[in-house]
Amino acid sequence: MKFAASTVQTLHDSALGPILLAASKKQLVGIWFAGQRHQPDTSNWASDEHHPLLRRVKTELDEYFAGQRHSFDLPLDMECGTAFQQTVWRALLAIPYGSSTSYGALSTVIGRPSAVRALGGAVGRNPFSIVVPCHRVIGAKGSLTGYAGGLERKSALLQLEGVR
Amino acid sequence: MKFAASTVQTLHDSALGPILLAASKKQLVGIWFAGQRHQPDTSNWASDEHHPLLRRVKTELDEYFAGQRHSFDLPLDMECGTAFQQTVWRALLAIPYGSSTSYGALSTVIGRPSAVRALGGAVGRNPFSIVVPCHRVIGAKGSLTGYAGGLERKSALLQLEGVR
DNA sequence: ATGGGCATGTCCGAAAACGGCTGAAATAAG
DNA sequence: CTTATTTCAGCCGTTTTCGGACATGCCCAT
Repeated sequence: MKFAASTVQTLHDSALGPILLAASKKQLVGIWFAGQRHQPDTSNWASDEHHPLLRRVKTELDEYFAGQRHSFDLPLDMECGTAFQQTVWRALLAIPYGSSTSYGALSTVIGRPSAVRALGGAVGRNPFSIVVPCHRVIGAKGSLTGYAGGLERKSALLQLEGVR
Repeated sequence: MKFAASTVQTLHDSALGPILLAASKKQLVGIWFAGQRHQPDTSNWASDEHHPLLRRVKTELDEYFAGQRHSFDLPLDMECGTAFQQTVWRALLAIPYGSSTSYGALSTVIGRPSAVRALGGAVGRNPFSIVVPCHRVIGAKGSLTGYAGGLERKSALLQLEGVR
């Protein structure tokens, strides 16, 4: 997972712990829970808590956690992903707030019904936690299966959204 | 060999055939003979024959081929290379016009006498043909050994510079 | 003279391993 | 005889690993 050189970052305190936000000039580059899997290499990133876009993300996340926001409208830079991954991530954006779907169903949606497992991998590498709702994808039999940020957080997010 | 996204290119006709010139905002990114080995992936490069720096390079190359220029003073972006490669390329810049050296001698200069063969690989991947004079490196016994742009060109360049 | 062995960083292709899965089949309970 | 659990083989994009191949030159043994 490669990112452009000039990327700025900042930390945000959420109800589910610290969250790392990163952006380039005009686009959001990623949102990661502290300590989650598949973290980016931040060694060359400068910090900038005043970046307009990042401040906006903070606000929207706060609203989301307060249950007052059901959708985001942020410029997402998905360049770090492969073509397949981008297809998957975009498909995730279509899953409505408060609902859930399965890996199998999603793989059918993107027209690769047999690439279920590969899709699982792509979902797991979604760089935009919460905003690209990978937490709304669960196992065919209703199990949580997995979450890069930990199953507790996945469970909490679904509960926040009122998913049974 | 990776290059920044926003790179512009242009072609230049030289005495040894077409040459591809590429630059970013303020720095030269590379100079390659058409059809040489280790060519860059230009699929995402825009063409801009009016780029100030590229025009300057054209002029200096013409002067060089006319035998009227013995040194270049261009801003070179070597970021595409590894640390080792950059060390080698910088060492190449110290070889005077009209002279030659051997791979073994050069490897001693950079303090890695035993990495002769690795150095050969690095020399071969020099992205700045002519300007970074990799053509001045020949075998210990005087043989031409190799050149990404073809031995004819290497021979021609040395002859132009008056190397016996 | 000639030939073989070795040191060294990087790239490239091939092959294998690895998953945020599933559905069917084999067992285990009740 | 149902209804849970467990097991297992395929699924396939990505990542990791591994083996060669190189723009050489020195040292030794033939």
